[in-house]
Amino acid sequence: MSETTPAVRDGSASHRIAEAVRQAILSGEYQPGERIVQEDLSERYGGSRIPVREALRQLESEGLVRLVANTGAWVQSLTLAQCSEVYQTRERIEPLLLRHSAEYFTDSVIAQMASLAHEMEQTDDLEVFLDLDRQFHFATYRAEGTYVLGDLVTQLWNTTQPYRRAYTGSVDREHMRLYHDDHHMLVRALRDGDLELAEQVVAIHIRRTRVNLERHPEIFPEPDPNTG
Amino acid sequence: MSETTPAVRDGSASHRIAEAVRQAILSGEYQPGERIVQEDLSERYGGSRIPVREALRQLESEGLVRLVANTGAWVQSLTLAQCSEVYQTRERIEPLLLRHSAEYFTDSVIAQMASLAHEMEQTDDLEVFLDLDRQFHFATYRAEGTYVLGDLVTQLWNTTQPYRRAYTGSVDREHMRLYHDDHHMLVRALRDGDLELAEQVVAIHIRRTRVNLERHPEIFPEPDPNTG
DNA sequence: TGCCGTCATACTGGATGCAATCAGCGAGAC
DNA sequence: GTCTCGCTGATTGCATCCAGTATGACGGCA
Repeated sequence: MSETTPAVRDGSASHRIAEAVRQAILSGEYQPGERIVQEDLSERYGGSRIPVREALRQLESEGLVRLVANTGAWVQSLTLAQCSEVYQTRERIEPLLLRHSAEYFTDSVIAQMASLAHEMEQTDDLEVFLDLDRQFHFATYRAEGTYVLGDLVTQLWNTTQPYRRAYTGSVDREHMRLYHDDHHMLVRALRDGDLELAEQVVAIHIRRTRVNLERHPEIFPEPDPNTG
Repeated sequence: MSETTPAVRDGSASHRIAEAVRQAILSGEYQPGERIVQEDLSERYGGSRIPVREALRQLESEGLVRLVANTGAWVQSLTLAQCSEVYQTRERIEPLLLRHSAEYFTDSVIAQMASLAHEMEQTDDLEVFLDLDRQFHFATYRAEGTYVLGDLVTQLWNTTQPYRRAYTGSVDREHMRLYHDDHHMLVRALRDGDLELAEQVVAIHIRRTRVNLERHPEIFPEPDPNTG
């Protein structure tokens, strides 16, 4: 193959494009509601429109993109109600994933969690915070060891990422204190081997965030019934 | 292309093909582990291989099909552990979906549930039983009214459908009695407006089925670590 | 006889080109 | 002045064709 074009047959151009667009959405480069044109993507990431279309279908199934037949694709945007539903789902699912990760909690893994929890207390950078927060929580999950739970939780995190970004910027100090305390309490519970408590902490943590999120309806677009 | 079918551009051949293959898998026409060749599907359902490929990607994301790059597609087959994980996930999710469906439980809807619960007690036909069982449970869910929960629960049901079929055939009378009793208890709880109890009944119902399922490892293939 | 390298075949992945469809805009009628 | 209808450009959906890869069979060699 050509060495200039990075379109090397690595087995799947559509996977590569899907990953690139996914990251672009998660990083905030593509905003919710933004139109996505197939040809733009094929130019930008190389390849024809065929792998682009397959990538878009993949992202649609992950809830990151909205496809309308014969019309186009948009970055998925959520209403407050939809975002709240995702958080309620997380509240039920993530404790289960945590439980499934039990045998994975070695001392070194727990030390790493503690380190991340501490590190994210120090930063003032929003993007760094979001990244560390995600790292922390997924450090408490052994997503690879599961069949559906890992991917499911990842998807639920991904679809709500833009709103987490918008919301985290306007969190007051008091609630941020509670947020960090939850993390420390979770680490301690895992260190003590108290899975029951750990599950509860995760659930409460997610619920707390949801309730606070619901106090910020201004970051969500008007609830357009067509944009389901 | 076929000349009899005018290949009506209904907006999406891939959707049509995906739906057809999905039903073929759910009905048991395609068995878990069975190879799927793209050209066969394009011949069978009309159209070229492009929409077939998009349909397969769709089904892969739904967990019904397993794709391997440059190699092919297979009907997804689960190990006992994976199937059990799906049931554990359902156990946490479906009570939530039930709760979200609360305002939908009118008298007529509940009467319909009761009718289905009664009807499925009468049949001896496996396929009819499976169909009624699904109808009953989804009658207790207002899946369309949700953003993720409805699709998620549908997917979890779909991926485990072949094993539900294989397992239900070998259920003893005593357990079947408990299974029906769960249904009636659920209807009663909903009629009484006792959502708390209804959630518990659903969770116990799913757990009971999972535990019984785990007593039938013979319906699952050998746990091949490659077939993740 | 058993194992390894080579080759043929079948299938998947991707590129290009064309037809169908939708959104936007302007002209005409009321 | 406003609403409706038809047209045009832009974009998607699909079919055909080509390149690349995995699988299985065959033959040579230890």
